[in-house]
Amino acid sequence: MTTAGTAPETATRSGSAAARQHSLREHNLELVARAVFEGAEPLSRAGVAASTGLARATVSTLVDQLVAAGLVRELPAVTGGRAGRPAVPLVPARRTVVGLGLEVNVDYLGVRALDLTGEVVAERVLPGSFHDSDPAAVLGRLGDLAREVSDEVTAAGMTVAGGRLALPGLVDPRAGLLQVAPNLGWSSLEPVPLLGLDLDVQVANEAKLAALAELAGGSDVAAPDSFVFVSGDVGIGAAIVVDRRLFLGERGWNGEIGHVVVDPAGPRCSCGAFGCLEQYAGKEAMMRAAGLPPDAPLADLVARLLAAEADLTAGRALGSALADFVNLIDIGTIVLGGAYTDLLPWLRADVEAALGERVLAAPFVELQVRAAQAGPHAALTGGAREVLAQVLADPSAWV
Amino acid sequence: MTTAGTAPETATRSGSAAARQHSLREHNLELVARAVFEGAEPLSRAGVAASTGLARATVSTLVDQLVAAGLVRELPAVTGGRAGRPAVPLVPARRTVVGLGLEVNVDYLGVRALDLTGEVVAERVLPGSFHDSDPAAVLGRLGDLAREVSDEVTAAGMTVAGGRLALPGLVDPRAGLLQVAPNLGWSSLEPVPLLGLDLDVQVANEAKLAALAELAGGSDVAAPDSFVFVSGDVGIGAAIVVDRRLFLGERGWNGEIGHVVVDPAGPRCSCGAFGCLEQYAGKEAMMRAAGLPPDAPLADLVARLLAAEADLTAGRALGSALADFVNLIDIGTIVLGGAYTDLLPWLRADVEAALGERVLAAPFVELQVRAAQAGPHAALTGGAREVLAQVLADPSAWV
DNA sequence: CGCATTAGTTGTACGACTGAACTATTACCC
DNA sequence: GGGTAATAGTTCAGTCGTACAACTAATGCG
Repeated sequence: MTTAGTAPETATRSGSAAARQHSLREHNLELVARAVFEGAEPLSRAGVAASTGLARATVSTLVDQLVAAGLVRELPAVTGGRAGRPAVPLVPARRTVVGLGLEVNVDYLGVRALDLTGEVVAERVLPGSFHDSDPAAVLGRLGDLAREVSDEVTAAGMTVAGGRLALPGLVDPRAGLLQVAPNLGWSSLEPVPLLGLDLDVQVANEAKLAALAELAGGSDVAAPDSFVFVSGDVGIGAAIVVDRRLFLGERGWNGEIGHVVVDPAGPRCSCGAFGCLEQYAGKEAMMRAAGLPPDAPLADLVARLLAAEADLTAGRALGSALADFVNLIDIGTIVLGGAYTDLLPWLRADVEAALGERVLAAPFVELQVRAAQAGPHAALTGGAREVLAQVLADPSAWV
Repeated sequence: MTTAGTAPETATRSGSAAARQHSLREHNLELVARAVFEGAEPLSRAGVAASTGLARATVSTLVDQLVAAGLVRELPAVTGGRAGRPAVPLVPARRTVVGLGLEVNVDYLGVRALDLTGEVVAERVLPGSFHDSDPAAVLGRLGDLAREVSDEVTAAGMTVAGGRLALPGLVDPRAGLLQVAPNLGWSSLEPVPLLGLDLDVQVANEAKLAALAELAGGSDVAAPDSFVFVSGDVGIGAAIVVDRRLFLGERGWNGEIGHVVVDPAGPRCSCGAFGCLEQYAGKEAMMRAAGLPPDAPLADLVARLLAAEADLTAGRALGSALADFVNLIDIGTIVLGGAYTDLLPWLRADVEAALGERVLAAPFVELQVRAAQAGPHAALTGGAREVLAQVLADPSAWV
């Protein structure tokens, strides 16, 4: 899922490749790039040297390369209150390189282009209903949208570094294969060629990319470095982020929390098993429990809850499944996305109670449950960010 | 837990430290060491060069350093059927450097010394009953055992690289702290100073180290690179190994599968929650279900099962919990250790059935359930191996 | 206006890997 | 038995990237 686990890593980091002088340069180039991109305040060359531990002379050479490649921009020297030569602040370059996030989901198609500053440079979102749709037609339409976006940014002088296609299903990114996407009714196909794009596009799972979007953080709250992201919709998917990187398991098919046992005596699930979380905390189950049609819009449920015309009991089941999750992987921060973001006020108490009761390490750890910050169509942002992260991880390719 | 996640890594691998020429050397030294240690057949210098991608000249310098440091030994040149100068096979040095595994468990204390070939060089195991014991007294005794072992190997000319202390509980290896070990009745203490050893010893969780012992593989079956190791005893612990490395979560407190929900309407667990796996597949629960006293030896249960005087129903619960595990983390191989190793014949059918029914990716993946291979007191072996792995990861410290 | 201070650049030194040439040792074939 | 091809290992000059120190640039302060 996504290439975080499969991308060709810098030789110095892979642990299994010969390191030559060149790898050194690549490694340090990435180091400098990260310092510039991830620092809270713009750093000067001297600041980068101090924060990375590299010599000032080395940093200068590296920064010059990044500037020449158009990845980093120099701001006017700032003559702060201090004595000494004014520092030249370094910031991510605006509108030079963009990453493309693409997504097919049940109710919309979308393409989003982000530049290195994280700004949305161009976007197309096309609402629709793609339940049991024709892959070739839908992906063709998405390809058209992507071409529009790509042309637009190219015309403005930017370079498209690549794309990520987010899909709601089991995806094998290495082979570029979609195994199955139940809610689209798609299975066993290679989606990328159907886009008809002349661009490096990789497939990935939607929840995983949405989780990556969270790493940007909200306006008020900083993003945690490690968290479990749970995206509740018709299905319930999750992603595990540890130290700002996706943990994907063997194939990237982890986080299937929707099919964790809540009660073996519970109702039968579409997967064939009994008492899966999805039957308690999936969107359709929540709608039915509130006396609404299963495909009613989320706003209707929120309205009924606000008016106290319905109760949300899904929190207990969700809390139980999340407690299992925390017991099994030991990640203390849980970010609720998808429909859960808006429903959090009615879920929080039950979820936190279940976590407190069932998580063995609860007495020693502060468990946090928070709402997703990334906004609508998070997978688009996450996909674009992942492309850009790859640019950052190997700036030498752009130098 | 253990230092796999916390040890100071080579600068070239940490991803966040400046890489200098020296880091290059360290990285390649490790690369060469791994090639020698992990290769199926002894490699020559030229073979190492081919398998690592380094130049022959470079490999020669590096191998010479490893030989000088006593980590690698040259076998007599072998004049195989081929033309050309005969190759000098390189193998791990015997009896030069050892790692120490230490363990306190409910029913024994132990110390084991392994050399780089994986051979047990010295060992002391002291059966006993350490339920609700005095930490200072027990750890003092263990320290005495360790000193005996250490003196023995030192007298034979070997160097002790360090030790790992395995404990059955929540451990914070960074702080060297044991939070709580329910079955020992210990909590909130620093175990290492109580050993009274003049040696670098780090604490770790018992199940995690036992999992590492599996990496050595059995005589017949090769060890998988990624697996979930489940150790069933009074408590049930698990460890996650991905690409031959432990995945520890945020604090190393993952794998608490014993407290995953099997049935919310089930019996109350010692942890306070209801229907935890431990109440179905913990040793005491299995004994009771077979009409035996909860502290009866495992052999009694096996005898009754062999005689068909009892049924083992724990497999269904275990399978349900394991299905959750696989759905959440996507690791396809499950290794059953502890009491489960001997009980596997009576567990397998139920476990596999549950996995097949409940794991969403089951149609696309071959899920494997196998018995642990590491033999008794696996955590001792795993601890010693981890110390040696650290030697391997940074041979420059020994050069 | 000069000094202290900080940022950034230049140049030399050093360490590590590479590639090619060289030596060492064997098998094979005539 | 000797020549040739083949393979292993070593030597040495070349290249590249970083460090360190000295230098220049630009500012604040007294």
